[in-house]
Amino acid sequence: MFFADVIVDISHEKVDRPFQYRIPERLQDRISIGVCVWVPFGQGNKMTQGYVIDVTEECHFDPAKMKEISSLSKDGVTVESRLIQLAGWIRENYGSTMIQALKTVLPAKRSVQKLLIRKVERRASREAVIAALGEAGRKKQYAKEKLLRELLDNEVLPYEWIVGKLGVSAAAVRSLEKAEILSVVTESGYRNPVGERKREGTRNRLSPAQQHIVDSVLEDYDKGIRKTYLIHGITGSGKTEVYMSLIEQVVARGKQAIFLIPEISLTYQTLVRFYQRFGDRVSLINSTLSAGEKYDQCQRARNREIDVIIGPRSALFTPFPEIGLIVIDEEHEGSYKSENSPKYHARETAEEVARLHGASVVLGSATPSLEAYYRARTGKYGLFQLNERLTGGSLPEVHMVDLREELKAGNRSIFSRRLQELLGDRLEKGEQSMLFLNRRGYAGFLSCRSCGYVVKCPHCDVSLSEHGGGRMVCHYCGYETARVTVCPQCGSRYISGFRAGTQQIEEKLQELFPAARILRMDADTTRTKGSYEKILSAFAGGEADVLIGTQMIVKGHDFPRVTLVGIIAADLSLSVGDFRAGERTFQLLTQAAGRAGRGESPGEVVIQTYQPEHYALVHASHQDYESFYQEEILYREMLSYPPVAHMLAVQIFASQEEAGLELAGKLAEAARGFIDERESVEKRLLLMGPAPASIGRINDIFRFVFYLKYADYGTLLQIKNALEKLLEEQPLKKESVQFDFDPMNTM
DNA sequence: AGCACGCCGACT
DNA sequence: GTCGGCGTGCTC
Repeated sequence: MFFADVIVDISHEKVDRPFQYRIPERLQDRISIGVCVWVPFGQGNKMTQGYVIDVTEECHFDPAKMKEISSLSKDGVTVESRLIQLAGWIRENYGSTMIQALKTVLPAKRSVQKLLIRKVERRASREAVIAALGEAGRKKQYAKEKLLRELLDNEVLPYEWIVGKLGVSAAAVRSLEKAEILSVVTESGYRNPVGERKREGTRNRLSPAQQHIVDSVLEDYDKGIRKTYLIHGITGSGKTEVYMSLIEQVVARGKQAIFLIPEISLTYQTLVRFYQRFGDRVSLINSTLSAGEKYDQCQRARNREIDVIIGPRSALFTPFPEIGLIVIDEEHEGSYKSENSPKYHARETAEEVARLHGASVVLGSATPSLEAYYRARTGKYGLFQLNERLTGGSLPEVHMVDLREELKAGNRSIFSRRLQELLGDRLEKGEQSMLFLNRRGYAGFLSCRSCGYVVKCPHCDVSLSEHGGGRMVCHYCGYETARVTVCPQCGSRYISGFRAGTQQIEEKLQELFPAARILRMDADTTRTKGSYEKILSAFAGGEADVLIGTQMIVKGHDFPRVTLVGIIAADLSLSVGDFRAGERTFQLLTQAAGRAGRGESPGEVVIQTYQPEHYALVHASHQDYESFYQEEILYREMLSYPPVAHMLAVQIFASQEEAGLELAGKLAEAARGFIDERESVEKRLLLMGPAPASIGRINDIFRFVFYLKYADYGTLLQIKNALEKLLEEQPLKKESVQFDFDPMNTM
């Protein structure tokens, strides 16, 4: 016997939850997630349309009272059913509840009431109302009396006001409507927040390399081939023009397109180009839009009033009827992975959306993620290279500075002699500099100032993190050892954590160059709204000589007057206890280096580090992605890290430390049971942990984590499902569990 | 949302 | 007693 969870298609909060129905024998093989059905609903068993959101074998409602699905709706596959199917896929692949998955996928319904304005209009004459008022008074029908009195003065009243402030129930309104004294009318009308835009015929001529990409993808498309393509193109090679041509062609074939961008990184120029090309057929979704405006966008997409949507990862869920193309720009960006459950990745989810609609996917990046490049290299994705810079301009000159040598020479300051010298030179010439502190997450690793040795986990080959009580811990497997006080490699006492903040850099720099005008950009100085743009435009306008900042200063902004970029300590992102540390450092340094010398004069870059021989730094300094990839993928292969294998993080949250530890232990043990079953077949299914998370406690909630590594994703899914089932059997009290596939950050 | 149930005052 | 208004609660 099978049961279906159905959400009834009534837009009201009170019934916006699943109801369980029996699936009759004759429909058994035709009912699946997303299917639209007719069900008897309510006391009158009124036939109502609904969507199947889940199919199970267990009933969680009194079977005696349960009704049966009566038939399939002939509406077939609607926009909603595709989105519900997608939610089902997300639930299965990333591990969350169906409700959570639906909430992230389905457009917000709440704003329906706001946009559908209901009004009550007087239909009868004034005299008839007075007569009815007298009658209601005699019959002591106070509710009617109140409403009729209001209707005397106002011919139209808002429905919400009557039911709310006036305190007259819907039943009273309905009875007056039946008596033909008033009528309830619903007005719908949404505005267009984008405003009218004119389309301009301007079109840049494509270079042969760009044209080749467009032609190849379209040729596949017209042959009915649907796949994912990766465009590896250096900054300034004209990827956006390729995206726009492809989108235009797919739209010309009657389909819609989604253009994904990382959070807060859409440059104004790009937006203008899209408006010029697509006029009011393009729309933008971002976090500053109100719920009502977001709902508007969804309606316009559904009604084919727009063809193109630009937005962050959530724009994937735009309810377009027929998607033809999904473009993901800056594909390697971390913001494409959702931070909260379900922790879906936009790249993989885009591929599923594309599968459901029969669309193609185009990824683009100057520094592709290992995942995407690996798939391109193994033939799963189509790969295109764009190596010429259309705008001209030469690559900057990169100086690698060995901080161990600085110490030997007696320089204990944050700035190497080379950096000091170049900063002074720029100040003298009146050119601008940027100092970049690539601090990310919660470093806390230990390194030797004399020889550059970094203390690593013997099992996971990631850096150990310094903890209280004189311990060092691995955040993957939980390996723990006493904190070293003397460098195990060279015996130096200068082994310690690396702690330098942007504020400290600012102070030291001011000491060094009292006349320099310095701007600082970090979490502290950008707390107030709009300060982010303010600082950037002040710097672009030449109001300062030096800009000091973290990650946020290297993304998407063009400063033509900057001719020097200094990376204070490349080790900060290189040695965090995370297998993606090398990849992230390569990406950040390549981006940061790209900031120097955008204008006429060539730029210089100084990379300060204790490990100048590290491959990520060496290849970043030559802007050589291919060589970096070759070494990085070798490391991933050796230690079975993604993308070669898959990794499942099981995260446990608990208010009591012991309870959390116990639960983590229990789940890990259950997972180990699975491994033992399979061990004879394949020895590479590995369990790491459990260990305290890298931030062991947030808001008094203790966090634990363990990891599973295996080549086959399906097996990890099975283990996840088994753990979910285990949790269902023994419901948790105060603890909670989340799953994260191929995690982006150590938690 | 929309329907039944049940309480409460009014009327034969 | 019975009838109708109208607030309340439930819908697999």
